[in-house]
Amino acid sequence: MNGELSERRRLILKLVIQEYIDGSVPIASELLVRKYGLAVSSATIRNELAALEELGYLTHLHTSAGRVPTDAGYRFFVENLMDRTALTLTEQRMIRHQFHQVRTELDQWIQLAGAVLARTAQNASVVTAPRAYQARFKHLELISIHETTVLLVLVLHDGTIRQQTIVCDVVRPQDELSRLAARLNDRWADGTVERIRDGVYDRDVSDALEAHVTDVVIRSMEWFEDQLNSGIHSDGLMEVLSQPEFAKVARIRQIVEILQGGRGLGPLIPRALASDGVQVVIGGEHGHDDMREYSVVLTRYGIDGEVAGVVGVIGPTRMAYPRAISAVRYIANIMSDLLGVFYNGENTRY
Amino acid sequence: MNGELSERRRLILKLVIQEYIDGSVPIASELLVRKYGLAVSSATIRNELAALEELGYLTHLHTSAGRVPTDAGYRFFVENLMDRTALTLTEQRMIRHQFHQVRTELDQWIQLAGAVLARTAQNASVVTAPRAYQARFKHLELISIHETTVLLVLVLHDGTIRQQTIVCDVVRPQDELSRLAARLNDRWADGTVERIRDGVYDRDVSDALEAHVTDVVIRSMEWFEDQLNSGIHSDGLMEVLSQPEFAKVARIRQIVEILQGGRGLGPLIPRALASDGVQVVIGGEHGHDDMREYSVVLTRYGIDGEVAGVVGVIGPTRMAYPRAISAVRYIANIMSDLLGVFYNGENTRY
DNA sequence: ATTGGCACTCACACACCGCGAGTGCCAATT
DNA sequence: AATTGGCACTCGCGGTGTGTGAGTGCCAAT
Repeated sequence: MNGELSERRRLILKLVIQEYIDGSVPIASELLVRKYGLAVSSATIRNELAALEELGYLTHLHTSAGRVPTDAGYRFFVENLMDRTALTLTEQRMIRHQFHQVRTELDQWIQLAGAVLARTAQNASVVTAPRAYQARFKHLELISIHETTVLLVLVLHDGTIRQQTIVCDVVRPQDELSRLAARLNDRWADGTVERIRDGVYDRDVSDALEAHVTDVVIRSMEWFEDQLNSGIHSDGLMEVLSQPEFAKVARIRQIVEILQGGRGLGPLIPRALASDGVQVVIGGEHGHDDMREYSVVLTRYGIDGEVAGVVGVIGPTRMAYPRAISAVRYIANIMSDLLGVFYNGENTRY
Repeated sequence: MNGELSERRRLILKLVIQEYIDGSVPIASELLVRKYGLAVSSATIRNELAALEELGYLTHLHTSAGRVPTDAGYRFFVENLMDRTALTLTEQRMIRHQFHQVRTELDQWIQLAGAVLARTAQNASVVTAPRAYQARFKHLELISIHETTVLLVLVLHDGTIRQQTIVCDVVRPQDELSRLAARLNDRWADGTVERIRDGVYDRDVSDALEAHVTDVVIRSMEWFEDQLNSGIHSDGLMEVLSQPEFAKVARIRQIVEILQGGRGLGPLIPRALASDGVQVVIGGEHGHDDMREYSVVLTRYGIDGEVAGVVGVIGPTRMAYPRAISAVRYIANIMSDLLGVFYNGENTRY
């Protein structure tokens, strides 16, 4: 909670946590002395460990077991002790390369981001698609599929695409559909759902199809705005299951439930969208009870005031925080840059 | 393998398999007599069980354990013994209702089919999107996003949509883009990728953007045809994990790997696409070694000669085959009917 | 403040039973 | 020839016991 620990205690706490993170085995005083050649004896370390335990940063399961970090310990580590490492240049290059290859295909970014994050952080990843804060109409197309069946393709200005089929009462030739589409495109250009719904643009809704299309477009756009925090993609189930905490079935079922159902994860997304920088939620700090044994590293990406999404990593509280944080930050930057091209025509750094 | 079993043996085999399917506990001779009030003693049953074991339909793990079906046993059951039940009318109604609600949203069918199948069959489900055997061009749209950035939306005649961003060398006003799109739509109407690639339609590729768009469209369509048997969606991991076989972690990792990676599942898709009726693959019958302990119930859906996809259920070999088969068949019919509307304007039965 | 020494505590692995469910087989019965 | 009761035998499973070793906590000495 405070930074008032002696230098030695800080060092010991840091070492315990680092060791525990990579070995997942309770840490003994003896091991610290041997492995790091500390200039004091294990008895001294034991005293310090007892003090750190008293302060709430460590625990042990039973008297004769090594020390294990508490949530507060991880928190202190993340805030004050952690070495802020970056990904290696080789890793960065490989990641950039992969994104470069799919740079023109909007919907593959999300999938790639998830895959890369999971592999890099050795945990599960969570990604939401970039979404505008507000739906704005960009374009629609009406395509005659078969006699009275029409395919409506709606493009919103953040690149989201929705397709719907419409069945007309009478057969409409394609050129009539195209004329209608052109008229509506013109009329609704950059319109918000409110303006379209409130009939700001309406002059002649004489035509039945036009009324129907208007209706479908409004419903689609409303649905879009409702769904802001849903549509959580996750990946890397296999990676996270390779962590030793998932040696018992009960634990596996927990994480599967969290990842598939999005339960417990849901409330974190809006928080991440609303904040700057990388958010780290450790254990049950803010969340659900189901999340007590998991940590989440999340950050927003996107273009300020225009469009945003979230990328993150989820895993057991014993997580390689430095690496997860770097990975999340790096991927978020790449996604933001790619979006920049799409949105503002900015040149990308890659 | 043959139908030459005596009536009594058939009955006993059927009872053993049914009991084992719903209890997942090895079946004892005594239990059969008691539970079904058979007119013979358990010793007689034991003789019959020994005979069925000799024939390869049953095994037991060790001397003093009850009987368990072999793959051949399940096969015989599916072919000859199974009661062909349908879903209850209530279930059918509920399922139809759910599909009715998303009937206009092509891409939600797949998700819904997966969810419904998983819940109904209490196992994992596998669904591929409906795909044309051959990509045929339907429509494209060029939408100016920002200065030199253009969004290309490509619609194929099976309703597949692909979006790509294109960066032009010079700024193109929207109406120029629309004119180009109209020209290309006209030129390529219903064209196959071969015809487009081989330049059957080309007269003036003078324009750089036009050349670029042509290129992107061709690559998209080729990619589409390559990907015929990929894009396997799966759902119901939680359902399948609730089956008792997944009491050990190793087993869970297996099924996760199969579902996420699609390994072992891949080869079954083309087979299902090529055959009529519901395919049942039991254990390692045809597949991968990884699949030895799993069964797959698959069937094709779609419109003959036009468009097709696959829906199915995957779970441990101890699967409620009658129910899985009915569910798969029912969902496939619904999907086919929905596609019928889209494709041929047929009126749906629902 | 630090340290060596030492008693004390647990989790874990391993072996050992005893029980009970279930089979396999045989001789007797119909 | 088919069926059956009887019985020995097998084996998995849950419970108990125990030894071992890693690690702590504390104290008296430095």
